[in-house]
Amino acid sequence: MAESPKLTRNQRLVLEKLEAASGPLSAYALLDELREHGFRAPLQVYRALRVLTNAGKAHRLESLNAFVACCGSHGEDTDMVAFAICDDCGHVSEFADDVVSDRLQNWAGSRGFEASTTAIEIRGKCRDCARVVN
Amino acid sequence: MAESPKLTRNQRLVLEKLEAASGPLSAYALLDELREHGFRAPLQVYRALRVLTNAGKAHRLESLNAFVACCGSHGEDTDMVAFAICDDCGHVSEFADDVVSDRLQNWAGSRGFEASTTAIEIRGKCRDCARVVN
DNA sequence: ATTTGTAATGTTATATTATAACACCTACTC
DNA sequence: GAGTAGGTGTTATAATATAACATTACAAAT
Repeated sequence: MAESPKLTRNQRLVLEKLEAASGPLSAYALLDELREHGFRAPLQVYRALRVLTNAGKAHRLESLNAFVACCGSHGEDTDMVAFAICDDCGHVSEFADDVVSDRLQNWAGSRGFEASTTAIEIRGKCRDCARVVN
Repeated sequence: MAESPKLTRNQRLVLEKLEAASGPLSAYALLDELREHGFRAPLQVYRALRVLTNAGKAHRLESLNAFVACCGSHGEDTDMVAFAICDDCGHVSEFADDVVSDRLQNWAGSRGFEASTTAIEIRGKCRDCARVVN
């Protein structure tokens, strides 16, 4: 079990919004949602997000410039997580894969590269949206 | 051999700058470099970049909001490419790995997810920078 | 050779995402 | 209590990206 140094008010509010959301939220979308709780500036959101992402409680989707709560359905120590992002409906699936993880670690290691974080993001259409003709 | 429908002037200029660069360039850095060639607005760069990235001649680094020329040292048809990005010196290594690629395709396929593009970006320190004490 | 379709261009304006800098506060340690 | 490490609130600004519109270039088809 990892320590969970309790969150400050701002961090907790941001995390709650992310958890309640059905998809990724941008920092500014979060800001708008949190105005009623006294948030007034982007930095309040960005600072909370920095803490949350460092703690692994939230993830940043680099290709979207948006954030999601961690789904938690993978090992606690897994810190290489992949995402499948539907370009139509915005739905995001989070998953971890040791083979992929090992393979990338390996490639990096063999070159003396010290990895700190890794982003893996698959863009496309989820099953439901792929069915639709458009 | 894939067709290579020749590039327009703007596209060629942008690609040349990317190829000449020692590291990733932002769209605005490209714009500044290309002002002497008549570029005046961000869109001129972004449009050229869209064509180049779609053609696989350049890549967008999502976690950096920047662009690099394709190194070309992987198979022509490989469209799942990974990057190791040094946070200290900015150096970027590009590589392709079929195991990783297959594994991700597989995960997606098993869920009916139709992948269109995938970003894999490892952030950290390259061998040279990892040696330094700081 | 003209028509037609597709994509690229140039331009202005604006939207979106992210950080710098500073003053103050809070909680904890020594 | 002094020191310190991180969090907060605020204003201002930087950096990244796209919308909308009029025009132009070019290749394929007739």
